[in-house]
Amino acid sequence: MTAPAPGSERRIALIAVGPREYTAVELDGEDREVERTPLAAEQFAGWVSSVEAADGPRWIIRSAGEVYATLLRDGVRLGRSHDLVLCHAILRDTASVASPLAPSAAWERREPMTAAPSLFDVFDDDSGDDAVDGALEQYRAQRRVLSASADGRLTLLCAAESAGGLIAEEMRIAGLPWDEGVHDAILTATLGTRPVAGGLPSHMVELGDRVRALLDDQTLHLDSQPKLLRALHRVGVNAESTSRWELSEHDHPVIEPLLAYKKLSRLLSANGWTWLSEWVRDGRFRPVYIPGGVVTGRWASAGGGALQLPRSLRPAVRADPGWTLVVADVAQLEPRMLAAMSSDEAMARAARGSDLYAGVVDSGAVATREEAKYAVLGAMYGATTGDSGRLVPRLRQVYPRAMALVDAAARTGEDGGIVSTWLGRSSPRPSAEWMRLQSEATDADADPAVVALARRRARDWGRFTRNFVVQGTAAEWSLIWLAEIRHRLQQIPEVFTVAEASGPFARVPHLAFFLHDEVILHVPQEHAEAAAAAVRDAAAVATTRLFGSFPIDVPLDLRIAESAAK
DNA sequence: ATTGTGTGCGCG
DNA sequence: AAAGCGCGCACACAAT
Repeated sequence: MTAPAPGSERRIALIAVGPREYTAVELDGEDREVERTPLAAEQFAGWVSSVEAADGPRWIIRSAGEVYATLLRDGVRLGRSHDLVLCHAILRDTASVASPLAPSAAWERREPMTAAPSLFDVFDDDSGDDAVDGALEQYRAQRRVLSASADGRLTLLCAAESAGGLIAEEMRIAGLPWDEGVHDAILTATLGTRPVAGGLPSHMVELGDRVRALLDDQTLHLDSQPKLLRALHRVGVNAESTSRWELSEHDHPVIEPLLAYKKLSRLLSANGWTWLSEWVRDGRFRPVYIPGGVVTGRWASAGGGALQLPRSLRPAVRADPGWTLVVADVAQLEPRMLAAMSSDEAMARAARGSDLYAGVVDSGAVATREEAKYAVLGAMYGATTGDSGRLVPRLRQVYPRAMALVDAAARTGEDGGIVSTWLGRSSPRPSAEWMRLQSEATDADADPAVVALARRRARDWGRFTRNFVVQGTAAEWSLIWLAEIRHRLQQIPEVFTVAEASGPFARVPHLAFFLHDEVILHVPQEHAEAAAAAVRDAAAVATTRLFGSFPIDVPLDLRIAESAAK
């Protein structure tokens, strides 16, 4: 990000050619090879570090997971990169340019490594000069696609995505500061006394006994959905499922303790003591982030359920002594993106200030904030029935441009077409199965059931493409926000207090957590205000990068606190 | 014994 | 049992 003018920045490919053995290739302005430097394991980190300090080049890498984790363990941080795997995923088959990148299996993302890599896992295809030549060839192909797209949006997207690749590795190394004592106290207060060997915590035992007594079955296994359902039917609760939503509709004394039991059961199995011992080490939760892991460009995660941490555990996120957290999130990011993408000035006016839903009420479209929320979500998700679906047409009156954008995206999807985000990430093609069903349904003598099914599937896909453009653009805003935060944090000097942690982030403010539209920074107390300013400035820059001078507010809810609890 | 599928629920 | 998008994970149970 904040790249020098194209051509003026130094670019060096850093390619693995063996176990911890690399080749660096310097390129000139026309992507021609200038110099090839073999780097053995013992000189690798030192060489990269000195070049980084001297020039801050853009490092062309296969993927951050491949080279950056190693460097970080040696204390070396990179400024800028071009991540070939992440950019390949964006540029292959993209509908945003006339001649997209040819897909290549060699540049697909590899499964996240769950076990330690063996020699053969990492270097199974190419090694030595073949690997280097292959990488250079892929890079040049990607550059050709980028230079053919005149407006620079894809270039911005690739730069941001690559920065995301670096950030994901950094956050994993740094970790989220996690107070095991606080977590344990929450578990004990909620679930009851921790069982000594096997068994359930005390509150769950009590609730379970109550439920079994009320269902008149002392041996009922509450975790078995079919058995529980049969037991409920026996006492006259004729539910079709055991979901919370449906159970709460029924009136029976068993419902209250059963729902309470389910709530506790969820906490125990998802984030109980087992999770704590498995995922928190030395006061840090270290999830595996997968940038671009969702089709829309959102990040995914693997292991630890990083993106599903229950709000109730947020008090366990606590800064080290002498440090603090900067916690920031955006309210209603997606509808704000929609207003800007569609240049809908009426919707942008409603988005002025911190509560877009209040603005929608003020516009007269709906009567209450609750209705505004359902209407806006329904518009972006494609609701057609229920409270939400009923309210959507009112938005169409007040915000015709915004609605036209999502409606068009839905229509394109229903027709089997491809839609793109603001910066040009394309939606996937519908499956061959989907296409076959659609063409089958157009036959003159098509079975009415097939026609109905095809219609339903078409609408399903239309809702996906409708949401894709908005969710994907929101992901782009967040990615630029992240990259700009990181860039600004790098300007803040390190501290020389004794740190709790070790590693490359022990003395510097750093990103510690990211969740779609929310960040948590872990910073030395003396730099809290500077870090908060970095977060705010970065948000403003992200908005301008995407939408220029179009007047759209993207306000942050930001606080500096010892704990991430609300 | 492992692998796949359905259910339910946490997050945005 | 959600209506209305995108995920990951645990558990039970069926299939292999």
